[in-house]
This record gives sequence, C-alpha cells and structure tokens, in this order.
Amino acid sequence: MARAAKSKAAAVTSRRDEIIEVAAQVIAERGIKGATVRDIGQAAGILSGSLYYHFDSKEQIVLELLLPSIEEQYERSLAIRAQAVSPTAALTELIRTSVHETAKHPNQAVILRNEARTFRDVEALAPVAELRAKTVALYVEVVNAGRKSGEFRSDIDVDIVVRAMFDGLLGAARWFTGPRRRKPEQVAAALVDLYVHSLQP
Amino acid sequence: MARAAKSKAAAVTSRRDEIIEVAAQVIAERGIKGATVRDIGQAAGILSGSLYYHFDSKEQIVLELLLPSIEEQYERSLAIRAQAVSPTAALTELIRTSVHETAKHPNQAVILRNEARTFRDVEALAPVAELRAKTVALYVEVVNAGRKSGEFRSDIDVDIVVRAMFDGLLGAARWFTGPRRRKPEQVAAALVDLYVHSLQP
Amino acid sequence: MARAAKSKAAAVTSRRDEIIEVAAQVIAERGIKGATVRDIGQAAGILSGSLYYHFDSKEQIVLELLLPSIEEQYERSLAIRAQAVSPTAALTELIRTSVHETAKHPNQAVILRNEARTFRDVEALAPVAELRAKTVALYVEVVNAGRKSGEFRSDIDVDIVVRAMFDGLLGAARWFTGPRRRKPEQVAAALVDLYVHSLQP
Amino acid sequence: MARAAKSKAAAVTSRRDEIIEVAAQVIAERGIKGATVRDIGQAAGILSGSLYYHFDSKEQIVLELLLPSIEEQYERSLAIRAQAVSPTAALTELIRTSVHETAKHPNQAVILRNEARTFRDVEALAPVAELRAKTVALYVEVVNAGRKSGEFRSDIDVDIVVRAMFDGLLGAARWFTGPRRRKPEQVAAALVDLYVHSLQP
DNA sequence: GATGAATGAGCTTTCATTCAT
DNA sequence: CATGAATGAAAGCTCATTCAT
Repeated sequence: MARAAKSKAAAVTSRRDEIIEVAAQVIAERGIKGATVRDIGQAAGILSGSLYYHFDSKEQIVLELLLPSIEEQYERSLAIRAQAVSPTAALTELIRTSVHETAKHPNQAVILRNEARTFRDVEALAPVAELRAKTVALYVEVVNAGRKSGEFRSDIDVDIVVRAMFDGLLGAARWFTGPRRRKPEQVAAALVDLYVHSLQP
Repeated sequence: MARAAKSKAAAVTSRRDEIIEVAAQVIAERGIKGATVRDIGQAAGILSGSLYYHFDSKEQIVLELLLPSIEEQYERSLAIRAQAVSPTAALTELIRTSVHETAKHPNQAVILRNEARTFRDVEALAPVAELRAKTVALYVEVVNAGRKSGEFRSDIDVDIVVRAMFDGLLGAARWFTGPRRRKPEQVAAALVDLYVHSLQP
Repeated sequence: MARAAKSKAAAVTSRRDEIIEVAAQVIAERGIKGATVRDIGQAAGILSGSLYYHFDSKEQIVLELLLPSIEEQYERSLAIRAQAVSPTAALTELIRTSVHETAKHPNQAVILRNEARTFRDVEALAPVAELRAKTVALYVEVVNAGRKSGEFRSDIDVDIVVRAMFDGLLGAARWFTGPRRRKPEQVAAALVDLYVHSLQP
Repeated sequence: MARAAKSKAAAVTSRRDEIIEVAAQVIAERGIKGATVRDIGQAAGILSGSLYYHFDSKEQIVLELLLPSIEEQYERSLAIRAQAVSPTAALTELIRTSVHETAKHPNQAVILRNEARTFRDVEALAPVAELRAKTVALYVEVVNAGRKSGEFRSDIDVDIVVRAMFDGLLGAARWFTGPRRRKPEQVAAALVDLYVHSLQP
C-alpha cells in the first residue's frame, strides 16, 4: 500500500511533468507560435482539449516549462557570486554552471534563446523576461567587480562583452541535441577558456 | 526633367522596396509567424490583399528581405578571406564587416538570429539556411588557418569557439535599435577585441 | 483610305471580339467561376483591369459570348420548324443544325452544357436560360406534332425523350475539341440516326 | 437499452454522414466552386471551421460524397455485364440500374454531370474521373459485344452513341429533384426504350 | 486602350479554447 | 482524466472591380 500510494503520488505529478517535458521538446523544435496545442497533445499522447484539464492555457504550459529551470539557475548564480573567492572564480563557475544547466535542459535553453521577444510581449511570460534580465545584471556586476579588482581588463565595454558572452552561452544547447554532440565538461571548458581568457589583461 | 525622370525611376523600384523595408521591421519585432500579412500591410499603408500584387506569398517577402543582405555579406566574407594578409587580419575584418552590416540592416540581422529554425523547416527559405551554413564554414576555415600558422592558439575547440563567436555577432543588432545604442565602430572594436584576443596565445 | 477605314472598323469590333473568343475558350476550360478575369486578360494579352474598358463586368463577357450563338440557333430552329415538310424532316434538320452550330462554337456549347445552373441563378444571365427553355419547348412541340401525325411512336414520354436528346446534343462539343475529333457531318448523322430512329415506330 | 445502444451506434457514423449528405445537396445546387464551406457548414448547422474537425479539406468532402456512389455503380455494372444473358439484357439492366441509382443519389448525379472538368483538373478528385472513364469503357464494350452478336446494328459509331447515351443518363437526376418529378421506373423504362430501341436493327 | 496599384469582400484553413459526456 | 465535437477569431490568400496616369 505504501508502494501504491507512492506510485499514485508519483503518477499525479508525473502526468503534468510528462506533458511539460514533451511540450518543451515540441516547442524547442517549432517555436512557441509554431507549436500548436494539437502538436503538444499528440506528442503527449492525448487530445489537445485534454491539456486544458492540466493547464489553463498554452501560455501557462510555456511558463511552467521555463520558470523552474531559470529560477534555479538564477538562484545558483546568486549563490556562486556570494561564495566565490574572486571575480575570476565567480565568472568561471557561472559559465560552467550555465553550460551544465543547459546540458540538463537543452529544450528550455533553446526556447530561452529564441523567444526573448515573446517573453517581452506576452504579459503572462513577464517573469521569464525579468529573471533573464536579472541574470544578465548579475553577470555585469561580476565583471565590473573583476575590473575594479584588476583581475579583468579595464579597457572593455562591459555591456557589450557580457551580452556577447550571454549569447554564446544561450547557444550552447546546440551541443547537447541532434548530431555533433559534445560532453558538457568539454563545452564548459571551451567557453570558460574563451570568455575568461578574453577578459584577462 | 532629369530630376523628374530620376524620381520616377526611383519610384519604380520603390514600392516593392518600401514594402520590404517595412516588412523587415515588422517581422523583426514580432517574428515571422507573429507578423501577419495584415500587420505588414498596415505598416506599409495598404491592405493585406494588396501585398499580393507585389509578392506571391508571405514567404517570398521574407526571402526577398533577407537574401540580398546575407548574399552580400557572404560575398564580402569571401573577398576578405581572399585578400587578407593573415588569418588574424582576416578574422578582424570579418568581424568588423559583420558588425557594420548588422548596423546597416539591424532588422534583417534580428530575423536571421531568431528564426534559424524557420529557415531549416520552410522549403522556400532554404537558400537562407544554406548561405548561413556556408558563412559559418568560412569562419571555421579562417580560424583553422590561424591555428596552423601559429597565430591562434591550437588548444581550442574550433567548432565551439566559432559558434560562440557567431552567436555573439548575431546578437549585435541589439546595439543599433531601440534604446542603449552604440556606434558601429565601438561595437566592432569591442567584439574584435573580445574574440581575437581570446584566440591569441 | 477606304482600306484604312475598313481595317480600323474591323479593328474596333475585332478587339472586343478577340477578347470574347479568347474568353470563351478560357471559360469553357475552367468554368465561369473557375476562370478568373486575370486568366481571361492573360489569354487576351492584356491586364485584367483593362478588360473593364471593353466590358462592364465578367458577367457581361459571359453574356456576350453566349447570347449571339444561342439566339442564332433559336432563330434557325424557328425557321426550320416553319419550313419543314414534316416533323421527321424538322427534327432531322434541328439535330443537324444543332451539331453544326456546336462544331462552329464548341466553347460556347461546352459552357452552355456545364453552367445551366449559373444561368438560372445569375440575374444577368437570365436571357440565356430563357432562350434555352424556349428551344427545348420547340423540340417538344416538334416531337408532339410527329406523334399526332403518326410519324413518331405515341407510346413515349415526350419530356423525357426530348431532354435526353437535348443532353446528347449538348455533349456533342466533345467531338470538336481536344483529341478524338470527328467531322461535324459524321456526328450529325450519328445523332440524327440515334434519335430519329428511336422515335420511329 | 438495446434501443439506446442502437441510436448511439447510429450517431457514431452519423455526424460525418449527415454533413456529407447536406454537402451533396448544397454542392449540387451551387457547384463545387460555388458552394463555400460556409454554405456547407450553415446547412449542416455548424461553423465552417468545425467542418475541419471531420474533414481535411473541402476537396475531401467532395471526394467522400462522390466516391461511394460511383464505386457502387461501377461494381454493379461489372456484375451486370458478367451475369447478363445477352448484350441487350446487359444494356437494359445497365440503364435501369443507372437510373435507379440516380434516383437514390440525385445530388451526386448532378455533381457528376456538371463537374467532369473539375475531376480532371483537381488532383485529389482523380479517382472520380477514373471511375467514370472505366464505366464509359464498360458501356462501350457491351455495345460492341451486341454488334458482334448481331443484336445491335453494326452501322453505328459506337463512341458517339455511347457518349450520347451516357449524357442522357447523367441528366436523369432532373426527374428526381425539384418539380416535374417522375417515378424511377418510368424514367428507366423511357430511357431503356429510347436507347435500346435505337440500337436495334 | 492599356497599365499599375489598390480596394474590399470573401475564400479556405488553422488554432486556442470550451464543454457535455 | 480523457474524448469528441464544437466555437470564434484570425490567418494567408484570391478575385472582381476601380481609377489615376
């Protein structure tokens, strides 16, 4: 009976989570506008109308599929900055964590990369846009700290550099899907090297 | 009369080009799927149906709006590689040109960045996808040449570095639209510095 | 100058008639609804808008293209009935004339056959429907006369027989267009034989 | 309860079939091009968009509405030819069956008569055109058999006669719709008499 | 007489969403 | 929980028609 209860509880969350996982894949492939609720339903093995038993709207599915992973990422980033012994160590760890997170949730990363405009325009997805902005701001702060401490070059345009870095990180999902795969460590190492090296005097 | 003839000649190409320019802006703002032909028509000051006097389909508008600028960019890239005195000079010039091109056609750049998936999936837009792939390949070749010549570090994953670089360049449109603008030279300099520096031993 | 005037006069009617002839072909091929004014214009070598210099509407083109030939046919039918020495001779001549007329204007015949419904429904084309009805009535009268005179069998349902005959005649255009052509005399003979023979005791 | 189950089972096929039946009527009245999906939806009591829950396209509706009845007719024709004791008997039965089938599905017959061109031109409707051609061919074979056996006159142009016959049969729907109705037996008898009589020496 | 550009109504189709069963 | 059927709004596109040049 403990077993039954457990599997029941598991199943309860599972159905929603299953749908979310499947939706992430479909939406990563076709975009938010391009992925229809029929597509999502079909991939989940139910009719599109049945999705509305689990979710209030398509937007809500998108939100629930993105929010946990970027919240987690943002909180980890906060922790990293708080605990890091130096800006260099902080940035290194931020990049590394970002890449590993992307490897774990490549579909979410793809959506995040491609639909920034949607997050700005669709009311319901504002939290996503907001967390993204906060994450970028955090990167900027770390780089600025490095400039002050002398670890990073001072003759750089921080905004431009950080945005370019961010764009590079957002594209990393490419290495964890489809053909030409890489190991997360490999990608993380390459990007840490690229960006940290470029900031050093 | 020379003047009249001239303005007449200008008007001949003008209507189509006007529409294309306006469409680029609308589509950059809302995406290919998100921008309706009604939106485009309204921005151009005509009814959506009237667009079909000038173009066969929405897809054709997208194609005509993208193809010239990426063709130009690709051909310039070929010329740069052919004429550059060294891989370092070549890469520097590639980045600089890319940024300036982006500054000249920011809407096209935004679309190019956000809709890569669409180019792959929509038959009619295949030429765009193809040119993009060829441009990436050209960057890879230049970086590889630099590694062989010893100008660039040999301990890098070229694919990862070039893709990250490309992602950074594709995002540059952000600095030429909306608020927080930068001068093209400034952005070009920052990105040249970022990427070339990171490749040097 | 007589020549010039003549060729001018000829040209004046010619343009309209040219268009009508070309329209007949296009409409026979694609139907009244299916043939667009663009199609017609293109076949005539002008833009669709230019058709409206010559005609008030698409409907008017259809009307002008059909009316002359069915008016002529109706009047000939009247004359035949008036002059014929017997119902058998009359029917024979009606069928023969109908086939030859069809051979001369196969496109009109095709339209007449396929769009009877349109003539009923479209106000402007009412004259066509009316003339058709009158022609059918004339056939009925001739057959009835033959029954009274004893030349034709009296044990037939005149309405049914005449309609079937008419359907057969309307389909004759098939032998004067496309592949598998026949000579008008051949078709006329075959149909005279078929229908007259079937009416004889 | 048996009753409930039955009506349920009936309802299962019912919705699609209801729509098809209603579409047949609307399309017979206005033609394939002239009948809009809105017309069909309205006649079926739903919005046009809802039709697409049941069918993929308007073309599919047309196909499903025609195919069963002409398939049935073709197969019956095959059976008749196989079982008939003589060409005369075969032709008699072919005509009789055709008329009764037309009486049962007058809307389909009207469409079949008026839209032959459409079946040729619209890819999706090719099966209809094909079956029609095969049916005509079958009639030709039967008449040819009769000529060889001496039952039918040998001095006729078989193609012309059979086509005229076919045109007459296709028009028979007129007697089963609107005013001036006839009983199927009456029409069948009249047409059998007309065509068989005309073929006999 | 003809063109080029546009209108406006209407077309087929798509899609997020709702709801009785 | 899920289905089957529908809604209603909106999408891309077509087409007869108009009109200044």
